[in-house]
Amino acid sequence: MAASSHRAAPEHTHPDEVPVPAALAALADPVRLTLVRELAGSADWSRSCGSFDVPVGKAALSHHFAVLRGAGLVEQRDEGPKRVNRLRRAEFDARFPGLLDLVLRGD
Amino acid sequence: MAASSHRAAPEHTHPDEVPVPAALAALADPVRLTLVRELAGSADWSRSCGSFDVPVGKAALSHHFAVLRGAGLVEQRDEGPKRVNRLRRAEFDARFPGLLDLVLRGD
DNA sequence: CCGAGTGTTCGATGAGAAGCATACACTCAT
DNA sequence: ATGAGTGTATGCTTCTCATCGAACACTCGG
Repeated sequence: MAASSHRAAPEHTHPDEVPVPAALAALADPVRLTLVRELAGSADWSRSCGSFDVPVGKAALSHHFAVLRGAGLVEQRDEGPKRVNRLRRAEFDARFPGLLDLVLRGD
Repeated sequence: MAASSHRAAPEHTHPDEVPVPAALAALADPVRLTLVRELAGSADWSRSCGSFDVPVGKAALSHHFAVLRGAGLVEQRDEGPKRVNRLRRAEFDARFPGLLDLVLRGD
């Protein structure tokens, strides 16, 4: 059998459908900014949601990932009991050229 | 005499001192986005604060300009009874390369 | 000196976002 | 089957931010 998950697949939004203010708002939060940066420094699908060092409870963390998905920044896939992540670098870059580079280059 | 204004000069923040989240947050608001875009299409110092077509009262408008100043996006100067504006294109671009182009290119 | 025009400040209001704690759902190893 | 690990959903509190109305300050032309 193919790997069967009875869990609801997370809803994803393609960067092309993301309005400018939504993308900016998603990246304007310090916690989400940390997530994106940490994700950029890791291999695709190598990080589960709980593996990030951010000072919020897991409920808030789950919410932040939902926002990142909605902004077309992150793709998620269920892998066993964990939900692993990937930064949608190329796609997001095509829609918002330079934006990701800018926030990753940091301060 | 040199033009003397007894009015308090507006406080400006140079783009270099603006943190990434602040810049993004400033541009994430639709009203401010309109202001910046409209300002980009006008000559420097040609637009007074009240000359923008945004659906908010003047109190809110004044607040938005304060935010834009604080984000290093806009420079203001008093000219008679009016306060005229300039988009700090070059300076902001040096600090956040591509960001202004991105929000101006629109959707 | 007065009044029109322009912009800021203050106080209050309402909406939205972020946070937590709890309860729930799913997967996997034992 | 049971329990540990992981993430989501719900309900609630709190805080921030955008907005408005009204009052105030300044400039300039009559």
